[in-house]
Amino acid sequence: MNLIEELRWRGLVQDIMPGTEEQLNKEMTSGYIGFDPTADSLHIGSLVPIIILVHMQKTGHKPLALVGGATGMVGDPTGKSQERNLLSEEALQKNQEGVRNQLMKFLDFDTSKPNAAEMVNNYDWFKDMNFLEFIRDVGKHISVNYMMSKESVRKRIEGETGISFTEFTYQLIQGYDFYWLYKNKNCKLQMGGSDQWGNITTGTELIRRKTGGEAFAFTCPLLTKADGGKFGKTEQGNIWLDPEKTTPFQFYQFWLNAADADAEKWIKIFTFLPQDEIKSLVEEHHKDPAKRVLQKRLARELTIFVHGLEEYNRAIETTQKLFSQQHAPAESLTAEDLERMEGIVHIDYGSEKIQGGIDVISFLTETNIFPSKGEARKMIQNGGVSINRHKVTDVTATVTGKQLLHNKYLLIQKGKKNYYLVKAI
RNA sequence: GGGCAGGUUCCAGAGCGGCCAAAUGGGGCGGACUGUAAAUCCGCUGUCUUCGACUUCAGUGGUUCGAAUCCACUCCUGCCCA
Repeated sequence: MNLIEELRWRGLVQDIMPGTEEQLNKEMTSGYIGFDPTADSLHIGSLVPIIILVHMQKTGHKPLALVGGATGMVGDPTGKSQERNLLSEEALQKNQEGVRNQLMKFLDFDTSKPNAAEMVNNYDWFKDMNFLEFIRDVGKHISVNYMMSKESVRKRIEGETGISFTEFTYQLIQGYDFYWLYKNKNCKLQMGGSDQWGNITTGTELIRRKTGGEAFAFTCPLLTKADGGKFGKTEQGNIWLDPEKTTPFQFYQFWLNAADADAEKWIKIFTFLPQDEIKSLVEEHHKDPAKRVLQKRLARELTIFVHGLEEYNRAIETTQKLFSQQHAPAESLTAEDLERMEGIVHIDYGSEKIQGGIDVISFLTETNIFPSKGEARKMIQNGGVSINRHKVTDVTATVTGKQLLHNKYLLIQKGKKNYYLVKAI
């Protein structure tokens, strides 16, 4: 199967420029996707572009991952109703490093291969460009009329907030990236989310006008969730690829909690499983959705892809302890179990206070499990707090040393899924 | 520079000078039901020592017994004109 067929089947192609497929069939083609250094880690939203690059490489093409050091300084107006705050240079620097290191993990950079992946940073070719040079060499080729007709710009002009010149210029910067890569890396293809279509076509347009050459592009659909929520966001915020920010357990849980309708789509998008295997998994899932065959497999593939087998196994282990044996008494967990479980927030707390007895409300706020006493109180009244798997029913209850598991721990639950391990020290 | 419209609690968006911690919707959180789902239903959503008290409605002053609501100035945003 060629790249486009493969991606089409997986639901990863939204718009495609005519001739793209022919180009890919004709020869080994270099293609790039840009990653914004808006944070020091990528989150699962970036997983789709990463996966597309991996597919590219698998089908014999050469993937380029572009870190947007320069574009990050400007801010893409696409999909933003408000002007963005500019990041400081130090923050950007740090973010670029973080993003770069993560991307390194997913692609094969072995230079002995003809289609070795490459990492580029547009800051490299923008840092020495001066303003006059830019408006003469780039700005001259693109009319303001053209730029204003882009959806991202038009919306802002028609909207309430307006758009700064800086963000207005964004598409030229991104367009120039494509041109630069076309010239210097023989890169003829740009990919991205469908919201990037406007920025991408500015690039192909620039290439056509400046060189007369032809460049190609396709985009993938933006992910949505069946319930209309934003993809990749949960109660805890973004799901990051950095295990420091989102533990492998939480990462695993995110996929495991996918809605049925989503799981079916996502298993195609996010895994590299072959077509027939996915088909049979889907069938199996339909027979007994409660088993969550798809979710489990999806979570498995991705946790391994991002964090490795070992972390996956630990996530599974914790999942079982926490959920499958939901009703097993907390006392049945060994000290080692408690210490090692990944998804739990660990908190140290003064042992004397517990030994002496402390009221639950103070205890819950002092350990920062709740931000305020009012909230802790309300949550208890709503039946949302458990200690050692026993629901706390009395707001005036006292926490004492007797409750300590193994003389040392308290397992606190906030809601169903948030666990905290308080360690008496 | 001139004219106009605005700045309200996470967001959107109501708010007669007292009954405003502030309508409503969204989001979020919790509970019930479940499959650690979806849908649905219920509760919570400024802080506290929760009877009640305290700090909020861009900022600073002022009017008033009393101000998110009135006045003055300042800052910020959008629109129109130059």
